[in-house]
Amino acid sequence: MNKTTKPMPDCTIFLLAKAYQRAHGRFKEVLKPYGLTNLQHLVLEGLWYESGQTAAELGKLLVMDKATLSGVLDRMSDAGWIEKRRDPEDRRVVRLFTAARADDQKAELIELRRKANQDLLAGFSAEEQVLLKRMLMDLMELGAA
Amino acid sequence: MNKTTKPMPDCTIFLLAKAYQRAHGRFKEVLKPYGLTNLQHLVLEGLWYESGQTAAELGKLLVMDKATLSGVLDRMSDAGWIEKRRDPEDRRVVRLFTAARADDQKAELIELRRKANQDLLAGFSAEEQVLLKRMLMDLMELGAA
DNA sequence: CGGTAATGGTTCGCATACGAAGGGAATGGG
DNA sequence: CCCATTCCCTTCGTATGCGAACCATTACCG
Repeated sequence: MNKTTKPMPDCTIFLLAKAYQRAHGRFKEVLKPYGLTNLQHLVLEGLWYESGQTAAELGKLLVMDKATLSGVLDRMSDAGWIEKRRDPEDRRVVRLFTAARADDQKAELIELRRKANQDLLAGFSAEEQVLLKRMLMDLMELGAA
Repeated sequence: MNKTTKPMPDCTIFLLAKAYQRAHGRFKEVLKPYGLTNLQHLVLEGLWYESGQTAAELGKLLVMDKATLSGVLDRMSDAGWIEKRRDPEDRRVVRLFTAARADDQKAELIELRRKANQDLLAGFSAEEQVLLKRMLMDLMELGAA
């Protein structure tokens, strides 16, 4: 197991992409038996955090383009995870609610993410974990508002 | 500067995704005038690192699925960035070479990534930069080999 | 009040991503 | 020497991800 092909060592963008891909891929496997994708799971957590959000609000919370969210919400609605209801006050707005299928497994699903994060960070000291989170938050807010 | 909508604070997977998305998005803008995508730029750097690689070798170097690479390489070949040549020794193999269009801008393109990484990490101390890279490498190698 | 701007969603197009299946070519065992 | 296996790549299907164009609705402004 020599390192004959050192993978683009000094490119942080590359490292970020691959670290993300690995974490994402691992959680994806965890979620597969539940029939949820990572993003769909994130949507549920967002709605448990605050129910009845509009698609725009949820998109802001999850830092996600509304165009991307639109398709995700459709699939989740079709699969019975969430409900989309037009707001009678403002008929442009769609308000989002978790459905029974999701609420029934709420505790289990939330535990999944907690566990996945714990596993991900298991190799780091508490100080490193805090620092990593801070640095990632700094990176993700670069140039944001 | 209120934090009315704290975005899923304790999920490192989420932070990783968003940090990656932002870094990726910024570099994407930088590359747009050149008509290259991030992955395409990465392919060029991989081939400058070692010319004549097979698609499988390049995929390993870039930690990328060959299925994804296949389409990317097609588009880059069509656009004149690279050349695909069947290996006469083993006709299953496609060997990849940069084309003139890429080599003519090699120095400039490499400088782009150097600059993007520097900008990305500008807010961190040297120690933090080293630590961040180490942690990202640890994360990306979790469960690998 | 009417025209215009702004807002919320959807749709489309393109580019990743990756699992899975498939086709063509080389290799090894019998 | 042939077949099974293996290897490399492509194709297909699904799911992001986001810019841009669009519709519907609401807000604003004179």
